Amino acid sequence: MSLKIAAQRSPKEALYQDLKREILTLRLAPGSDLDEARLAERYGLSRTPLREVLRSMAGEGYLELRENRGARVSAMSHQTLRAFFQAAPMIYGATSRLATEAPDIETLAELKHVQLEFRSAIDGGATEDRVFLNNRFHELIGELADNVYLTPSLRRLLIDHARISCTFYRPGIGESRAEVALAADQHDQLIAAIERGDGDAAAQVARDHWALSRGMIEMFVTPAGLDIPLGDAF
Amino acid sequence: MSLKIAAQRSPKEALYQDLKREILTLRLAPGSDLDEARLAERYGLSRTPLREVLRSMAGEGYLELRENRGARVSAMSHQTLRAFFQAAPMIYGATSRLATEAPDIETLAELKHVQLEFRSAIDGGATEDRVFLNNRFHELIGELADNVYLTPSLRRLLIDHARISCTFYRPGIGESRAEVALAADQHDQLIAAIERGDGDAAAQVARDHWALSRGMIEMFVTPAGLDIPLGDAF
DNA sequence: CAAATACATATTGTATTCAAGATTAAAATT
DNA sequence: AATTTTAATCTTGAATACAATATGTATTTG
Repeated sequence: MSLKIAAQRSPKEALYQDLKREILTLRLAPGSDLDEARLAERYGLSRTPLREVLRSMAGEGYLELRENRGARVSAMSHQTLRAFFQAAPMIYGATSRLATEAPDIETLAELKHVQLEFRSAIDGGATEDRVFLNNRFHELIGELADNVYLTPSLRRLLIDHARISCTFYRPGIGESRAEVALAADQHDQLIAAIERGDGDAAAQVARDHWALSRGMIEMFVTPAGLDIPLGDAF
Repeated sequence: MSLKIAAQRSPKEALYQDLKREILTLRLAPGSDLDEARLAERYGLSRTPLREVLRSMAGEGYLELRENRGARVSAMSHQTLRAFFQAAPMIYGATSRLATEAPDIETLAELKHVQLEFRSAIDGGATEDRVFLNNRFHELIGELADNVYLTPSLRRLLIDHARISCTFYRPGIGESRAEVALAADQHDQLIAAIERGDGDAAAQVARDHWALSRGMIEMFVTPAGLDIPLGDAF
């Protein structure tokens, strides 16, 4: 049973989905330029509708538009990272709590489905899929919260959270299976809290979930010093 | 000395500014339709760039775009009002606090300037100007907060806050001069808190400011019952 | 040789034109 | 008479063509 009708997506939809995925997974690097003509040809549509998609995505925070100088993927800096750390716990906590109030049944079903896919991506799947499914999971929490004033901020946070994750979820760099497994458990706890309408529990899980993620980010940003004595230059 | 160079704004800028103002002041009613052809002619530009402006404004929350059915002004319902009451105190508090951290000098100067204009609009000016300047004041607080993850939500809140205000700031319906004067004082307190980098004070003023605004909204939504005895039908 | 300017090229912004979808009104059938 | 169907009109969506702006290169000048 498929939860989503596989409607043959329009060229515009395809472009949007592809760009979104490539940005979230860092295949398109922050700050990199986009060529309208090239993209238009690649997706078989003219520049007019293409530019409309770019404008939409700029509004959502994926892209930045500069007058007479084309679109580029939203940049990330130490400045934005600081802002990210300030805003994330608040927005994540608030939306998680709100998601418990009167969750839409269908969205909740999709949330569970995505969580299943996420679990199967943990063992076996590619890093990109993991990050993307995790992103989708939290987007759905935002949909459940159903608050037009908070979702725009949540979506922006999720964009950069995915991109930050991609930098340290790379195989090799302290993959930390235990932590990923814990994150998946927290997803289940969140689903459970939503199902029994327990706002406090949802907020608590959100806090824990953030603490875990924050810890992983900090570990990557400020890794433990190497305990190796200096050798000669050559 | 003018704080802003009066650059002859492009047709697109003019369209954006005008639409924004008309939406915020309810001259364009929530839910009303926009005719591309009419607007294009009115602002002397073709439908292509016009549609790009509409897409941008949709991304910011001013408009809603429906496939094959044009743009309409964002609707407001009891649903959105509830969400508004949930999100506003949090976002206002957070952005006010952040605004004290490292405020940009020029933006702060503009904030003061807008506050002066706001005060002069209180006595004398039209209701629309008051609402619009108040909106601008809080947009600038958002700029001072300088947090890309919170501003999108703040902007969305401010859109509907302006529109809600317009419904009860109407002359006649309990204008409440005392409350407007208090609001202006709170603006000054907020500026003072920002200037001395007092985050706690800023957050406190934001809370008070919200409580005042909330009170006015509630008074309008649930007015005091009329204390008049029933008479005959005719 | 360095810097600046002018020119050529490439890319973005806008207008016009054409196509597709939606809405309304009229006509026909039950 | 009411409802459904069909056609005509209007509105939106997309493509092409054209204009304007920016970028890179080469040439000229100090």
